[in-house]
Amino acid sequence: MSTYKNFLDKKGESRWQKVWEKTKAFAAADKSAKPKYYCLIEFPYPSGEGLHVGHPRSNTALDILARKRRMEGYNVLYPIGFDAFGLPSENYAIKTGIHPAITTEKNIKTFTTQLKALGFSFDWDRVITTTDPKYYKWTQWIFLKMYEHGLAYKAKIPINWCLSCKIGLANEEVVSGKCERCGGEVEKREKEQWMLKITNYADRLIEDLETVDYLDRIKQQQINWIGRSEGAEIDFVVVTSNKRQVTSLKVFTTRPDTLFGATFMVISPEHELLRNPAFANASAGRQKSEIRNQEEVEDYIRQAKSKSDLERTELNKEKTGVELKGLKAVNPATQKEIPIFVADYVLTSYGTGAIMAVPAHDQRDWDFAQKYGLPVVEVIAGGNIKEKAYEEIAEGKLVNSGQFNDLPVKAAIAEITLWLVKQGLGKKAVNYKLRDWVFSRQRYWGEPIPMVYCENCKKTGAVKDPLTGEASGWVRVPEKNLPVKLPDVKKYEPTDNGESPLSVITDWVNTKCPVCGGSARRETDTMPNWAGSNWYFLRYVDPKNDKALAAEKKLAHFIPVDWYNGGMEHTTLHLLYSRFVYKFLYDIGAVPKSCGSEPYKKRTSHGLILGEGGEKMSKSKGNVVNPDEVVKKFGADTFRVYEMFMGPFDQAIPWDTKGVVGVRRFLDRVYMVVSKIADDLKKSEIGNQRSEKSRLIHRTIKKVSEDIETQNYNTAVSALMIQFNGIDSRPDWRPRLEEMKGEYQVDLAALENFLKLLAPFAPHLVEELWEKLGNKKSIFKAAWPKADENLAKAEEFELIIQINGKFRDKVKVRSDITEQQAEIVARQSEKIKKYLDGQTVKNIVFVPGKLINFVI
RNA sequence: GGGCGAGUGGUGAAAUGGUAUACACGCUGGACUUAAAAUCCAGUGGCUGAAUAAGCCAUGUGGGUUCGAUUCCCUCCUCGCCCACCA
Repeated sequence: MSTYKNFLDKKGESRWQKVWEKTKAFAAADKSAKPKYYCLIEFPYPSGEGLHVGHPRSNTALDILARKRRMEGYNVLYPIGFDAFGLPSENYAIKTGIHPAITTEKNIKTFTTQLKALGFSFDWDRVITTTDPKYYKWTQWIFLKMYEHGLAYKAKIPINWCLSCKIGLANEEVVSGKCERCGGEVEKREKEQWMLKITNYADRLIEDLETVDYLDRIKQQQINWIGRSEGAEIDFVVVTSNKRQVTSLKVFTTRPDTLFGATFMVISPEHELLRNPAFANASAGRQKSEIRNQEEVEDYIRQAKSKSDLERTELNKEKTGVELKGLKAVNPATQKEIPIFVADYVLTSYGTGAIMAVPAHDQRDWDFAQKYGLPVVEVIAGGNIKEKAYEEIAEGKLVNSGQFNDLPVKAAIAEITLWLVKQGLGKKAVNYKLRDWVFSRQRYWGEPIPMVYCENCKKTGAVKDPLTGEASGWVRVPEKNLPVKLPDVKKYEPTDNGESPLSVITDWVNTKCPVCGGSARRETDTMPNWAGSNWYFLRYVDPKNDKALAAEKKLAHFIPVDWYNGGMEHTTLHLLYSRFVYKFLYDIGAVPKSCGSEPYKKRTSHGLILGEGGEKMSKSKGNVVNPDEVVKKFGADTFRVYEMFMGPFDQAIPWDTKGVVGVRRFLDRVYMVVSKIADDLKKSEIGNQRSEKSRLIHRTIKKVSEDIETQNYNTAVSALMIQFNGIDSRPDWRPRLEEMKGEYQVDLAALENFLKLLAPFAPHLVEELWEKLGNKKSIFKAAWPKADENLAKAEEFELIIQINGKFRDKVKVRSDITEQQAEIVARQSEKIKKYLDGQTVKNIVFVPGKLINFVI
């Protein structure tokens, strides 16, 4: 007899993979009378380590969905590609001198082989790679469009600079404030960088979450990340010691009600006031600064700069700062002069980089005031400000606040804001934690930013910045000249001054200005690795188009994505960025309006697969499970089913090689029993019974169908096991294996339905058995079974009899039993008689189909 | 400090107001075998008990709502993830 092991040994799985590939079994049609369904998983980064066991968890889940949808009659698009720009290939190139394109190509081959060996039903004709110039042509095109619409601009932004490697580091390369490669010190250096104005879309990115079906925690995380808060922007006049007004400071506050309690101000070390040559900066040509302790201040700024992010947060208990002597701010409410400090507990990246400090009602300001002996003025009654700041907002009334005394906090916020607006001292304002997106990298292995700098055009004013309308030297590379291809370089390290390695390729950098024809220089920064993944799901619908990022008709057919599954770690970056970019493309009409303003209808997340000990898998811990070995040892189907069975899909879960065995045993049994039935059918040795007597199968159909939709894959597999093994090892639709020696009967309808339900989980095995049963067409051309609700409901059930809510007995009764009948039946039970003897029944609770409860 | 989530057998876990521990691993015993592996069969939360009699106790802790709570509400404890001097 042929066993499952024989099937695997004879390369049965790869035989089916070849059949699917040859017949293009899973190709999506560009046009179809069928309704479309777009399943999407995050395309992998083709790392040198090969596929991780985490990838198949997401891939299998949506593969199951894709296969089910096809059987339900949808035109399914389930594509795959590679997000191939990235640091590991580049670092490998720095180490070995091997071009990242070569490494990438090799890795993609490995990934492709591995993915195919798992039998995912991807449409392999639509594979895309972000490093392909035909692809990144359109990534560059999107950048040009953003620039054209005033969404891209250059700004001075600090980058992480490793002092010993002399290169700029990506945030992910800075580990606990040190350089990841050499362990050396990292400091901040300012550099001009391309920025994208994602903040323009902040409100829409929050509001439109109401129109999509994302897991709640995903929505919540995005909302928190965007961090919208409402408050007021207030101007504080800054004066010198001889009362001359030199400038003013803008602050953002969510608590304008505490304005009368503002007893000092704090600005961040990066604040522009400190660079203002008009009065603050002694080194910029002026002999005398208005700040009398200029040197002390500059020392402090230098120190703050050299502090790593870690130090800045680690030391957050002890606040430091320096007063700007010679300058004072005027509290617009009290007209009192208050001191100004520079301190690094104020962040330059939030609000205006300056705060009005209200020590009585903000703990951080309170701490600072204690340390520097600053006055603490209570303006909201109810706390004990000698002990700590009183931050409560719900109760408490204003004091020491002039005309606003006795107002409750909430009313005071509105009243004081109104007063500020009337006086011309401030306005209502909204602030976001979300920052504009730094889109430049001084790296080789990324999409070149398609811009050219022309000094001449800036002088003549021939080119204007679309955002500011001012004359600019930045000229867009014309669309017809795209893509701007990455040139070959000899060295892949960033240069000593932090520029990209592209900057030393002079014959590439020096070019002609597309506007005036004069000499100009190319932008040498490249895009971050998010750039290609922003819009890749659009390219899948039309991967070979060279006229547009995708044809309108095809976009209209497939977009939006119906179900997108990916890692929780991408919730705030990739997911938010790609929603932003999609909205932009939608706004400019690159995506038809009929697609809607959100790219993903539904977003779910899978949990991490951990090592056997429950720790994150990593090479250094030596607990990495290699998927190839699992496939080799147990087969792809076992691997797939195990990953679905191991636990709740959205939870992190440790790998357990022992657990794989259980799944393998189950599939072994399925193979053995069904192929025996198939053989005996051919020999006509069994009674073919299509009575559909089995009620269990209808319950299983219902359960498995629902569980796939709700991602309870673990209980779906368990339902399949129960269906096959039967309750008490006596399935009602087939004999046990030892009873199959002679003549026996099988409910073939139940068997076929069982195979259809198992097919998305274990496609190779089921195709084989389906063929053995005499079917000529793939099981994935068959229709997904429907549960008969009446049959799914049992004719009889076990009525639970409770006394005071405690289980005491059960008895088999008809499903349509009434309360009166149930009571009679229950009272006949010997056990129940014992409990009810001599007791008064106060109440009877009857739940149809479930139980009867006597309250005594 | 903020946000989100979790705590159930030896283990992964199931049950979302109604028999707590489905399914699977592991373990124990049995069948088959010269033997082992594999496979098959049976058992398997704890306690009392000879018992497959009967009963009690058990879903992190303490309380509440309910005829009935793993499930809903409150207190506390522990763990995980994300964010974090966000004005």
